[in-house]
Amino acid sequence: MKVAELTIERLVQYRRLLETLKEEGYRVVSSQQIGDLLGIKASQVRKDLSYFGEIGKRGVGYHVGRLRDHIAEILASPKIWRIALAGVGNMGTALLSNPAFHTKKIRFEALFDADQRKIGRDISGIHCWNYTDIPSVMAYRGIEILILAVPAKAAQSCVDLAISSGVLRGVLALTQGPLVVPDEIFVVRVDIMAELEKLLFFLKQPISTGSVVP
Amino acid sequence: MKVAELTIERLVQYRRLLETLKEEGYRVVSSQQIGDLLGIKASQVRKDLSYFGEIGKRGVGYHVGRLRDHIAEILASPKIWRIALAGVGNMGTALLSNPAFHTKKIRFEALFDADQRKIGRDISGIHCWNYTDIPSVMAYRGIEILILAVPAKAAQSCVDLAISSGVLRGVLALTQGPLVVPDEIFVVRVDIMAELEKLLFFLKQPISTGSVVP
DNA sequence: TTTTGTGAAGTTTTTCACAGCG
DNA sequence: CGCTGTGAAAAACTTCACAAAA
Repeated sequence: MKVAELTIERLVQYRRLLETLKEEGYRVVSSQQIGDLLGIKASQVRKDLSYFGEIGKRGVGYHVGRLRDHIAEILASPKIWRIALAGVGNMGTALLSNPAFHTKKIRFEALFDADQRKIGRDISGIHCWNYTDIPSVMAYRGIEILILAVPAKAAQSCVDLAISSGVLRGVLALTQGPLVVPDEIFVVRVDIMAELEKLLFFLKQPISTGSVVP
Repeated sequence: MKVAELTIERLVQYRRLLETLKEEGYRVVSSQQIGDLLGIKASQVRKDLSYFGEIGKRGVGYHVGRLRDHIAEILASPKIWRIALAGVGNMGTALLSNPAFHTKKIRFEALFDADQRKIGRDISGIHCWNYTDIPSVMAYRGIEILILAVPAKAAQSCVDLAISSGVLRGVLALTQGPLVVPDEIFVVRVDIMAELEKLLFFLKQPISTGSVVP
């Protein structure tokens, strides 16, 4: 079975929404309600959920707790992923201090920075290394995932160092600019400035298409 | 002519790449080279660019400076957009201090926070107000765009306040969770945790599809 | 009756493949 | 010849519409 990236992104949203609904005491929810709350068509919600088996009750809807658990299982990790964060500036710190990142699926194993005042210290309980130590530390600790929150100019050299560790499998890049990596490394880019530019572009259009909550 | 959101996002990437190439002294570049550097097919690059007229030279490629200017014009703003930032935590500060946000297209007009230590002070040269002042400050200054970098629980009430100002047109939401807004408000969401979950999902798949640089 | 699950239809986006032009 | 621009084909994704189940 083949699952689209967009479906997975929506699945993450569904799960969070269901957690909220659960806290608020809802027991049952329909695809229509989920769709309205997330700005998605009900048929899209049902299609997404149907890829993973029948979980709703016809004429009733979905049981909030059960659906949440079902989605959690789809998204479940086979292990605790070891993660490194390169760049402990404001962006890096924002991630470290974001409660959503304190999940059992991942563990921050190392921080990397070029700032002498940070190197050698523990930040949020995680040791910060010089970025030149990326290959050895990642290899030694078996860190498969790198989050890149460094200045644009440093991004490529950081990934190159991480690739040379031989254990890197995925990158979450919060940096701007191109990033050249071998095909077997999975890269997900998050480019906030590009999203803002997109917003500006569509706002200047005479006929605003309206809300787009992907 | 109708332009897709994804095309605009790529256009932003092309422009940045061209700026880099220009600095490095390149005069001409082919769609193949652009594609290789950004992880995009050459045909996709040509298709994107063709929506806005013929700009390349057959048999030669694209003139770096000319193409950069051409794309800059497509993305150009009709005015300087007035922007407010709600949430001056690590994430908000990361944006404020990111050089990419110091563009002539936008001007930060106001900051909003709930922290008494920040309210009434200037941060990075911009005045920080209590978030309860969102409607009046936004209306008075004609702020059409709101960047949301507040904790998930505060997001909806911040947008509601911004909507009540009557001048809000677009939102860049860096917050998790659903956001209900009228159809005429354009919302762009950036959900870093969802992107990380997506990365984990695809890494656990037996057959990794490889690099995905959208 | 209500709401799911889903094949089929529709739409959008990407890729192909080649004519056309420097 | 090489590389763009672009219709046509293919692929991906979304929406429709309805049978089936509670």
